[in-house]
Amino acid sequence: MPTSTRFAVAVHILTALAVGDGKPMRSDALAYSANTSPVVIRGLLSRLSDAGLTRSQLGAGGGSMLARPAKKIKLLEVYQAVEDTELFSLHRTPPCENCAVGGNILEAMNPTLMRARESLENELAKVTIADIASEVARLGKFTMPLVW
Amino acid sequence: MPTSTRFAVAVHILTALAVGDGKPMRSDALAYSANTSPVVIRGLLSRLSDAGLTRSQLGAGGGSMLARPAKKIKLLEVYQAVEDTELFSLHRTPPCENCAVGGNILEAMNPTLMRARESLENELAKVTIADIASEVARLGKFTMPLVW
DNA sequence: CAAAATGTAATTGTGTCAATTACATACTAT
DNA sequence: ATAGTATGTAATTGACACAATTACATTTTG
Repeated sequence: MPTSTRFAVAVHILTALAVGDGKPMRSDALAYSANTSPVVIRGLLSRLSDAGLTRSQLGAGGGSMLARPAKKIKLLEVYQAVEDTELFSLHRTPPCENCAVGGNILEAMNPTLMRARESLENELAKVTIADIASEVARLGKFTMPLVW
Repeated sequence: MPTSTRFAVAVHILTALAVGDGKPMRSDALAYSANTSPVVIRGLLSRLSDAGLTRSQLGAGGGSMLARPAKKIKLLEVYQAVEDTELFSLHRTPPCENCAVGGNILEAMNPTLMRARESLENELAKVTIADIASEVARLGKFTMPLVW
């Protein structure tokens, strides 16, 4: 039960904004770095902005910026901002209601699936965009802010 | 992404086998309970059998059975037996290698994604098919073994 | 040997995602 | 003001995974 690629690309976007010097970045620059199209980037930025993580500046010299310090943006927020689907998909068509197993299996599994999901989310809540950005800087042997 | 319903249905299958009296269950009976088709069930049983969780008996009076006591089957094993895709999908096309962020983002995110995945898997490893089966029996107000 | 059941290949329909095209909208800079 | 720039978003297309279905070979029971 995979996530879409949106989460990875959204983290990429936010990290790029975080390592920069705060000047707005255009969607085509982000698209180049993430190797996708500017429209896909703008679609993600739209969700991130709805979630209060970024804001955008129209017009010449415009682009997108973090709406908050990178240290205050948890990966969990990014995940929730861009992922639509439930982590665990259940039966495509509901199981037989009158069956001993079919009628109760969903309720029986639910607590376990909840715990598994929460456990994953707790890990994503421990890490911030600032953490990822400084790791990227370490691996790439550069210091922030990076002027593009 | 269209996420797979295989995990939920596989747990359903194994739970149905667990609450039964040990006699082989046919794929069409399982399909009826899970509200899907016998071919889908047999496809899942094929994976579960490869993983050593079930075995099947051909011919008249045949069907599928647990290959091990339900108490010895962890949900994690079921998950790994039937799910193909990585939990976190990365960029569809790899990010720009020469970019400061693109060249390092995957490696930078990897430890966090690993921890999140392991954390989810740990939760699934804590629960067995026997746990689910007895919860189903409790909710359905019947006692095991259930003769179909 | 006939019937029953699994095992699996091939086809089809559905849905999601991402790439693309196109255009409206809003803002900046001169 | 206005020309240019950038975002925002709708619509279309292609690719792909999943599951439902059809069909049939294989194996085993009775």
